[in-house]
Amino acid sequence: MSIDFETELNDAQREAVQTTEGPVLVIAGAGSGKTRTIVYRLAHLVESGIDPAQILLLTFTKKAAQEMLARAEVILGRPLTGTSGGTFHSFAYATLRRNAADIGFNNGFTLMDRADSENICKEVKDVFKLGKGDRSYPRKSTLLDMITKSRNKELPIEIIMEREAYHLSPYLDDINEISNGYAQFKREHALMDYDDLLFLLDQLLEENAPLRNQLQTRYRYIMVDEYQDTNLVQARIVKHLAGSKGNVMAVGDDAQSIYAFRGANIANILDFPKIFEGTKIIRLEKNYRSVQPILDLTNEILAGAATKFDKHLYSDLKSDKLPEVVYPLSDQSQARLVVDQILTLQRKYMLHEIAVLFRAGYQSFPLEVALTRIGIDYQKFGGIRFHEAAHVKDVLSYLRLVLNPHDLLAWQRAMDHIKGVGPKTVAKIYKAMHSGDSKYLTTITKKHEDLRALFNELNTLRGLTPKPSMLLERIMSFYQPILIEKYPDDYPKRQAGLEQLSQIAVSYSDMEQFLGDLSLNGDPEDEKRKENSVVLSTVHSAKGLEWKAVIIIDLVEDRFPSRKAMQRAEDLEEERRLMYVACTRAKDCLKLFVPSSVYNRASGMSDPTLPSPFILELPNETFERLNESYGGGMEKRTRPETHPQLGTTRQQTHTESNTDTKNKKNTVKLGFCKHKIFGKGKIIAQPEPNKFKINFPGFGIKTIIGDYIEMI
DNA sequence: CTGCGCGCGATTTTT
DNA sequence: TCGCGCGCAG
Repeated sequence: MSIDFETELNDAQREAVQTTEGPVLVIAGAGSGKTRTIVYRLAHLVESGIDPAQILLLTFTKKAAQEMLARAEVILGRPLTGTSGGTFHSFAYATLRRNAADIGFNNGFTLMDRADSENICKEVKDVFKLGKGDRSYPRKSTLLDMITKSRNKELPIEIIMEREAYHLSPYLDDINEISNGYAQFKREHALMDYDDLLFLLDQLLEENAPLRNQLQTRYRYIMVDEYQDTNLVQARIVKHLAGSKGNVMAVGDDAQSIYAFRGANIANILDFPKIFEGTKIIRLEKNYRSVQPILDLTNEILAGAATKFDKHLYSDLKSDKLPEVVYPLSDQSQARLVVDQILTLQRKYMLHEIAVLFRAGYQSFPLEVALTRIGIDYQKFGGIRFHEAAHVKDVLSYLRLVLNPHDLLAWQRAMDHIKGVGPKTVAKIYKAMHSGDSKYLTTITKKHEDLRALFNELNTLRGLTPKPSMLLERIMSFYQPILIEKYPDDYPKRQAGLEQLSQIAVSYSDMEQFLGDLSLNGDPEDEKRKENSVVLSTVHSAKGLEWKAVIIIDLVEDRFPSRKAMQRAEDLEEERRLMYVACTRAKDCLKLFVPSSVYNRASGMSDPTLPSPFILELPNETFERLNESYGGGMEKRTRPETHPQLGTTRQQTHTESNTDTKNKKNTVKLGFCKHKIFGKGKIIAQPEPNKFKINFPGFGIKTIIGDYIEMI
């Protein structure tokens, strides 16, 4: 049975699928069948006789990789044995683990999560005696933010600070010092953070030519999804893996770049044809996801961008229903109205075909309460993660100690429940263990009975077969009394969580893999998409997914766009792309909620809001407006009124970020140019010495750095 | 040194 | 409202 590529794919998709040799860049608009293209390409490769083990698929989430592999297997009608698929981080983790000794980790290493990293920052700060008594000293999370941002963007901390945290400049020297101390601490304790995975893999591939060659031979076909969200080190890794004339396909959409805060570099996708000579560029422009009225609205969102990421998606899917903009009186009544909407939509769609999206995790709290009260099940993406829960970390700390006795953080956690033992004593014990000072250890274990019990338990664990499920079972009974003592209010719930952990452990035979997956994959509950529950998700976590009906809440100034993202013009641009990503998730039905007031934690009162600029910009004919009447119902405005405060508010709030209008004055230069990805275009402005605004037919107006264009 | 209580400040997004 | 960090008492 052969696959019918003729009828299943459009011309551009088919070209992407069948161009297997040499570098390929696929520019794929939202909903243009990007996943479909990757899936069919996988199938095509295997069908034409390629060994599935020679294929590497790098995606942004583990979920995306699994979904693509599974779909390819369905099309093929047989399993894809040996194909590597996953995130950059998980691929890096697996590769580094196999070659740990080559990068100076002779006894393996432990992967830390965010909380671990923050605690080390604090530890280093204390050891260096920095910021004692300074009330306004940066918090540990801020310290780590600066450090990790500097690494991801590969710029000195000073530059990062100049650009986005000018108020911290008095602490620059301190933060640099802490940054160095942090790096040293990790080395000394065989620890890695998320950034290390990428940088050490890059280093390993750079230095170890035999390994690099081996991997280049093994992965003859590489596909990278969401290429616009890769950062510099990820791009280098791809280059190393592909080699100079490798068969590598990058897929992405510049309009959906929403990870700049993590160092995502739009230049990667623009540079791709430069780095890989002879790159074939394929554009997917037809949208298969959303009905035309939704696309009309999302096109308007992009049209307002200063950089005009104007894709003008079109669709054959018709609908006579416009997207709705709903104005509830408050965020409380917003929650109630959203629940009403869900109940109505439920007549037409399954619950899991409906999603509520928001900018930040906490924004769904009122809705979660309302859903629970009425008995609608929901599944939340992008909140507190399962493995970050304190009791799970407690239990995992024992496992970590079995694996890596140098893991100071795990020691601190494991000894936390012992009365009379604090950080200082832990440090002493740790030091004694590693210098072989058994005398101190004997004294201290005599003093604390619980400590002796802990040491005995760990010794026993080390003697057992290192199978996650077996060790966990023992740990759970040891931990049981500690759990009850530590969390008297809700230990049954936590106990249930731990049992879930045991369940997951059963499918693992390898300890390091188990611990690594837990840190890299987030909530294992997320893996299974529950059948009968509404999806609540941050926009970031919703990326790449789609639903029949999408509701976006809290579309007000300071929430979406986030208040934190209003410092610089580029920040607002990223918020706009985020809004674009959110709206393009919807297939049939899109509802935008703009509460007139929101609860303010600081004052404990409701504050009036201003609608999000992204809502104010929308032309009236692209949506239908509904107000909450004071009786609590919904009121249709037959003649759409102009938005409140349109114009004045916008001018006040965004004058500085609106570089667009300012630059119109100096529109002087005209001419034509050529761009590797967008083709021929007309130059319409030069906002900065090395930046041009160019109108590309079919792509709209874009701002491009001079290096990427060729004058004609 | 540890454990507790008080007061202040903060609140994005993820691997 | 909550969590963090500091200061104080045992």
